[in-house]
Amino acid sequence: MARSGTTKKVTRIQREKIEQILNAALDVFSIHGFRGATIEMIASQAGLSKPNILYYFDSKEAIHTELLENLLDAWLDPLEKLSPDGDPVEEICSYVHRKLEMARDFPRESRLFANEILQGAPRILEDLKGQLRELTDTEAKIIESWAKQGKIRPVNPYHLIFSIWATTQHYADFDVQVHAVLADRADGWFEQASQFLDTMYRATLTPDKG
Amino acid sequence: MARSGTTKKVTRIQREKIEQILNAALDVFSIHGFRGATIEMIASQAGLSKPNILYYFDSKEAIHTELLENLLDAWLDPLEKLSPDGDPVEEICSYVHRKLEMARDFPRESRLFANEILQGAPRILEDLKGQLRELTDTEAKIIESWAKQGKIRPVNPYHLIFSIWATTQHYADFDVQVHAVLADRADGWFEQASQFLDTMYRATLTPDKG
DNA sequence: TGAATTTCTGACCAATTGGTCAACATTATG
DNA sequence: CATAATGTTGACCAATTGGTCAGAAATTCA
Repeated sequence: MARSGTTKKVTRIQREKIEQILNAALDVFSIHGFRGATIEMIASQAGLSKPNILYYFDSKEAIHTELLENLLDAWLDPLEKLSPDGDPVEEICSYVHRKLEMARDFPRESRLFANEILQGAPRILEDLKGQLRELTDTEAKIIESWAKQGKIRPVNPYHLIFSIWATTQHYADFDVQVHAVLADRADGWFEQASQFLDTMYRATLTPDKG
Repeated sequence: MARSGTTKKVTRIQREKIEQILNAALDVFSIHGFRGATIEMIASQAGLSKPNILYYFDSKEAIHTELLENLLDAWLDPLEKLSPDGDPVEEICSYVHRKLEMARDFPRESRLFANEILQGAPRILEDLKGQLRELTDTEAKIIESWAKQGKIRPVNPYHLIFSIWATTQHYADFDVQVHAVLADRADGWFEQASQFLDTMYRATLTPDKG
């Protein structure tokens, strides 16, 4: 059959196998990147044969594309939830918390994204310059307005957002390093990180008295 | 000849070509990762033929190894310069600044490192668990002692360090994303980031009054 | 200058890899 | 239960890739 665009009945087997393949592909692509991954790796991870993979997807690229498309929406979702009406410091801290949870619960997705960006984002640069840029502009304006009202310390909103992305995704993308450094302390990393980031962003955002 | 360990006279041509090759290899590996890079890419980037590359290095792996070995020392250097006797907040802020300069001046090295970690650090895990872990422990103790003396706000020193690595390296590793989001504002990114991070870490570290 | 040494390359090899296909196996369905 | 539709695979192909090698070209040095 080969997964092309046309609307066709999707059988139970198709649903299951496609799910299996995407899951295995996420494992493989998130570690090895696009060029470093092979269809054979994905097949073996999924417990299927190589031709069987290519029965469900037209090509290696098609699998990768599918994963990236699913990814971007989920990835941007937490940012959209910044509410202009809430308490600014709480809004931002809970955004940090949501992002940290994502690093914990979806590390493969984080690494897939990191791999793509590291390679110059060849397949999603347009989305970054479109969707992501617009969304970030919107949220930056909210943050800026909070600053103007004196509700938070005046900081560059874009770099505040970058720092949140960086500090939270770090726990997924650099997981190996975090564990190597923390060694036996690594068990509680999530709570420690959560607490530290909370402290840091509260201190950063709470305006000086006077 | 083939670069093996034995001590041998190094000619002018050898010095130059090896330099050329490593430089080209840094370009290629930092973007495509180890498996994604090919000797042909490196050769073409260096303006040499493929067999010529293999005349100077035993294998693709040998080039990669050489780069990683050179990298780790340079990478850890700024951390070693935290002086227990200086003013704590200034010491940490100037560490942040040095790391941000490295992200600006050596983005390829940052990406090479990021690629390696993302892939599970197969070639440097031992160094991370040894050198890096020890060094981090040492610096963490210094930071902890500052906190105990009330010179900085008490925060988890490891996660403070992680946050510094994350926020600074982000500008090298996620460069494409930063530029996509900042668009025409991207020109001044270094000064903006420097200022933001300075504000953030001063706010985080300066102890509360009372 | 000319022999010794170093540098360089075209041609080649074997392994890997993305992808195809004919035929076989299984599952759905009239 | 027979037949059509769907699912699966071994065998295969062409392109890519890491690496070799004999010998040609350039460089060094006595």
